[in-house]
Amino acid sequence: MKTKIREMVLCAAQKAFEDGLLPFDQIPEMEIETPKHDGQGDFSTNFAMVSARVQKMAPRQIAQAIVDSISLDDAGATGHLVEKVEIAGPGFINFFLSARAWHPVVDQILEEDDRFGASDMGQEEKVQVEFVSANPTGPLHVGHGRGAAVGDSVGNILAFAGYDVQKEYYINDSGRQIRTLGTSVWLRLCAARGRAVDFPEDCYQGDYIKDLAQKVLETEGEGILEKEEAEAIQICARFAAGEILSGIRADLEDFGVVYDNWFSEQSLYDTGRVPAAIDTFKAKDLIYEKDGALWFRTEDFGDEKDRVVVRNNGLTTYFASDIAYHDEKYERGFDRVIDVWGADHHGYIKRIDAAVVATGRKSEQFEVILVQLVNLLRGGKPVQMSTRAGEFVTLKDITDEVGRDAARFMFLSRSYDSGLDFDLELAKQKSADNPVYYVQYVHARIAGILTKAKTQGLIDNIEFSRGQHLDRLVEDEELKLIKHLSGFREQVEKSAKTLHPHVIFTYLMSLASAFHGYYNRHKVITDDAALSEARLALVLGVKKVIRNGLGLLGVSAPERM
RNA sequence: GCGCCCGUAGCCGAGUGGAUAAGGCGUCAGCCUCCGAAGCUGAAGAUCGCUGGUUCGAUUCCAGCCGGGCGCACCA
Repeated sequence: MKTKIREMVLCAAQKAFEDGLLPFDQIPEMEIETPKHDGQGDFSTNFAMVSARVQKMAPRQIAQAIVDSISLDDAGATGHLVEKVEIAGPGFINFFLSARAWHPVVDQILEEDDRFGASDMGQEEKVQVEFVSANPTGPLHVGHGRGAAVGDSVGNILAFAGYDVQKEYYINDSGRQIRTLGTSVWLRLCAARGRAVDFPEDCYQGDYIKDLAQKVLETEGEGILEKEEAEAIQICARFAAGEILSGIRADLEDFGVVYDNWFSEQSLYDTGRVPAAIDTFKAKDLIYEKDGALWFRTEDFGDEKDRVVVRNNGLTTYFASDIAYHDEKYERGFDRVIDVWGADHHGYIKRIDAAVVATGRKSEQFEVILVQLVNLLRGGKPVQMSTRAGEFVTLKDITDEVGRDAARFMFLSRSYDSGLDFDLELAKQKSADNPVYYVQYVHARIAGILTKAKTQGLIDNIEFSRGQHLDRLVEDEELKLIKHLSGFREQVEKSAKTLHPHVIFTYLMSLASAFHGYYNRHKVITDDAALSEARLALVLGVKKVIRNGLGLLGVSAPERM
């Protein structure tokens, strides 16, 4: 429809020029948009305003020239699709469409079903979205929850928008933190067997470490106490990381997140990719030695300072494996790599960007979604969280306490560019009137209507004669609803383009509002069979779009609540 | 000090150059003999942090300032 309007404007501009109403035939960048307010038509264009300078005329005069030259589309049996064109405000040209122009949207939804709203803007471009990637040294907490909700939804949205998406979790199963984990478990294990141990502060303090120690004893037997400490610690480390990781996996699944791939940091060492990456950079003279350590010239790529990849003790840094890791991603064939990080990691962006560029990729191929931090509260008071101290509310606690749908909603209802206060008391206590239910309620309500229609034998009519009576949809609320529905794909595209899932949420809220308003004013099932049929088709369309939209956010669409 | 993010009604917030600045919570007044009231209708409530600049037009872009959050390791 938009392209149709655009053509009309372009034709009119050409004609106006030929008729001498406009001095120049230049066509500037114009937009066809949906006006914000009622009474401003279904579409509008800023053509006149953006032409003001080239035409050297007042916007409203230009608009008049266009309107005078416009020829409406061919009138069908029931009249023009575009009913009226008028000039408003500083020079907007507003187009008013007839009801007939909107009716086919309902058919389209029923036809396309779970693909309605899908787009091909991605052109099957290969995109990887990596998110959460928490160290397997402890359970996931709220912050990870927000990252999980964002990453998962962004992946869903990009896929729906036509990208070839892979969701990946990077497992930091190598390095110092894992060793610390092993030591922590080992010491707890020793303590459990009566050995006097000094438990250092930099070890993980949580009770789950004690549980893990017990499990190691059960699995490995008492024999582990006889082993060399270094070996025992390694056994503990491997065991504990494996246990924690499967816990993380389970918690994410409960949260509705399923990955396409779990990628191990250790595998980069096993395959020699980390030293290989360092050697490659050395060959390009991107690495130099100073103070016994190896430094990567990230400053040459815009970073504040150069960064260490191999410490003076010979151990590689986390950054070194990240260089190899990101290189590996592109080698796997991804055109775009998107990392979802907590805002506290923002200082790391330039470093990875430098690595990406240094391996010959374009900076635009690497994007970071920085998710601002979550401030966990309980009854208005901050909850102190520290992995080390072992005091935290886990993602699992949150899923159990407020529910997956409500939690995901909380995380996705607003832009991740802002910090988020997550109050457990509030989320729980208000779960009954949490806005996510406002949207889900639409789905359940319509399910109820359809059930009723079914018992009256009306449902088969929709299936067999869809679209037959759509011309009966003439109420303002009905047309408003259809217009909302027709805008779904555009919102999906906007969300995919900006990588902001909350766009979908905002859309769903306003669609839900339009439906509830309609529902309260009009009966869907009436004595008039044809009218009922048309309205059932409409609400069925609403139901499908709600389901599709909620699905992108990883929120369920219940038949009953 | 430097860097990133944020500053929109009592509170939470949408808005990536346009016409009357969404929506939710809270407050006030109404709506269920009728497809689900987890709903609807109406009312009150905003100098869009401040000051300049760019533009026909700025909440939106730029600069400076103020306020808040987070970073600035041979940790991850």
